[in-house]
Amino acid sequence: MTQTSSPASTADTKANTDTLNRFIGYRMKRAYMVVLDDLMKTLDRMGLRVTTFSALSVIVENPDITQTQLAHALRVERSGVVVIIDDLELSGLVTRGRVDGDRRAYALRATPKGEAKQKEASEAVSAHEDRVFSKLTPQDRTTLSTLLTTIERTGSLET
Amino acid sequence: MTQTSSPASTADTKANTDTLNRFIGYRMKRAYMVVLDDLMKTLDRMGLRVTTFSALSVIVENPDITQTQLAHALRVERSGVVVIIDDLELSGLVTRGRVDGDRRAYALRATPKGEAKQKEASEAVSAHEDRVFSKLTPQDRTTLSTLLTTIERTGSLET
DNA sequence: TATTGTTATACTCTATAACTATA
DNA sequence: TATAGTTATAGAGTATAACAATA
Repeated sequence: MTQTSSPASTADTKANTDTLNRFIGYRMKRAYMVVLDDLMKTLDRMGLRVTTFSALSVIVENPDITQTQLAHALRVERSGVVVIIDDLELSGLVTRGRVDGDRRAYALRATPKGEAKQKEASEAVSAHEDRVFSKLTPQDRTTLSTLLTTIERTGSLET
Repeated sequence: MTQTSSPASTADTKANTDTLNRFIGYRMKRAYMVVLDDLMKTLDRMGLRVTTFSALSVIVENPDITQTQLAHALRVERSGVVVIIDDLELSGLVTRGRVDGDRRAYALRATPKGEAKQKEASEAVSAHEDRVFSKLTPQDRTTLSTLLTTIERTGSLET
């Protein structure tokens, strides 16, 4: 018996996604994708990507951090950091300085231009968050932050 | 003047990420990654990936849905659906049936094996969510769901 | 002409492993 | 021996564009 069907069952109707929507993880993905999409557009306007903005921010906050330390902070492999710093260095936003007493490592530091760019980008990202979270009250945002932190911490407890 | 530095400033200390942590989007990513990591492990045990599980679930819920409709529901391109359905069809979980009156389209349907697999996987995913959200009360989960839905809807209002 | 599914292609992100130079 | 950074490579995941069959 060959499977055939009337297209009427789904052709003019939107598909149900109730099953998936019951999963909080699915809701997290959908919401995160909306935020990420707008964030990428925001950063693209200033010549940054999510990874370079994140790295630049951590470097500004932690002058002379090494690439390995940065890899830990960003939770990526060291090899991934190389590409990110290559980008930031080429853009003149970050320098690879030498570390006293260890010629293997680099001391990453933001240039004045890098600090200015980070500040500017940070303000743009704040504006972006005001946009995408505009329907959330300050109370809502605090609640959301707390819940997300709890989830992240639960994950780090795994065996 | 050559840049040098004492490694003492960061060598034995964990990097500060306060700047990034102030952004809710960053918290969303971190929490989502924790959830996604456990979800992928969970689905891998039953031979599924996130995309195939999602597609299978939508097909079970919407018998005879076409690939284009599925692409809309999953928010991916049609070309991406081809690969997903190839996988599910090869695994004997989904069939590409013919549509009456339109020989271009396929009517996707889960096989009995596919329905069983979806049910089994769905239970595994529920167990996974009970794990990763174990520190959240039922009230917390409802709150989180509502906030995430609000964010997603805000995104769809963009011009 | 428009649409469905398909293919080829490319791009991003990230991980793994092997290498070098230092420690 | 171990570590910091590097390189090459590969694997997901996804998007774009062009195509054949059909509408």
